[in-house]
Amino acid sequence: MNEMIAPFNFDPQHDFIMVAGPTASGKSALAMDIAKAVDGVIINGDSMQIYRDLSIVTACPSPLEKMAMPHRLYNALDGADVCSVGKWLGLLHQEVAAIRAYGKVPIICGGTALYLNAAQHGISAIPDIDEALHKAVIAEHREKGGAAMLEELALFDGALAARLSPGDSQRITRAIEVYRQTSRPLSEWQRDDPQGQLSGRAFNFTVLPDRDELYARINKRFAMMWEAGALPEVERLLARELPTSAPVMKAVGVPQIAAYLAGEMTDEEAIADAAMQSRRYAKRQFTFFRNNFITNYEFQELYSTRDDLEFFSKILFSA
RNA sequence: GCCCGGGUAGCUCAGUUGGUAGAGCAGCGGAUUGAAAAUCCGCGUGUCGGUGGUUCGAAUCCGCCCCCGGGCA
Repeated sequence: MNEMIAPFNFDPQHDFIMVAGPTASGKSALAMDIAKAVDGVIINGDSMQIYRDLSIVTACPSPLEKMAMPHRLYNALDGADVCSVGKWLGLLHQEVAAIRAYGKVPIICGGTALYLNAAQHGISAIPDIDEALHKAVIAEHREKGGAAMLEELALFDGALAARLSPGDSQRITRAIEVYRQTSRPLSEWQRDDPQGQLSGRAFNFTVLPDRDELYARINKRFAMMWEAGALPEVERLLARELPTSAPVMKAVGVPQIAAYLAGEMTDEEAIADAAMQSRRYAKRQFTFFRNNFITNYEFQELYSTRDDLEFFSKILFSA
């Protein structure tokens, strides 16, 4: 039961396609099929697949797939880097410009809803926060605690403070550092018109399969990753001794394999825990894509490759 | 066949002297504006194995039956 939301007349010169869905739903295969059908180039819209250090654990497209079809922004940043929506959006614009210059269609594929929504709707034009300030605020939070920091936030941004919980360390520190650097409350910044959205219209595919089937696939997948060399991959990453604050260190599978290597978990426990974290991640993705993402065409089952170029033309050029 | 032990939430288990049940894990719902695979907020989801009885009232006491362990034959 796939639903078509509204007729659309896709303009390959100006519009773009996004493919969204929870981890393991088959969206990479879907993106490849679409790319074939519309002469597209796939761009990564996933906050973890962007790092060079991980491919197996993050389920990046295989070298073979990359060879068959152009893929951009996969394994593009060093693990020591801290990606962010803003940074990704900047990279995205470069890629899209290049792809369009070649007369091809950009297809953004990923599970990071925040990124995809920024591509479509833009984001507040807040200046980059100074690294030292950022670290100082985090240290301050650690020392004073969430409740005290939230009280401080309330002094200059009551609207935002009212919405946040004392436990929400990330949003509280973000709000405080933005105010300290710009002298303007974050909630005010967020009331500005968002900037940086891609030009043209987005046609969004989502893959939201049956939960049990998705979970079954997730449960199998990490064991397969283990077989495929997840262990040495993560070992190499750990050997770099990056700060624990590096986002890449939080990819599902990294903490589990680290615990296994440290002798704190058996391989079975590590695999089970990684699968569980993946399921929880998938659940959050369901919530996001269901409630806060515009969908033009939804697949309600695990996607598997279909050899039918016509199919996508019908969907994209239905008007 | 007999003797023990056990059947309570998806799983592991609590449950006082009878007052229709609660923890952990799992799971579910939600939020999400630059770390988002992050960070939070909320929610017990139950024929207490079945049946008959005692009782104002049974997960709890009694009878019978069923199932799962273990032991004896």
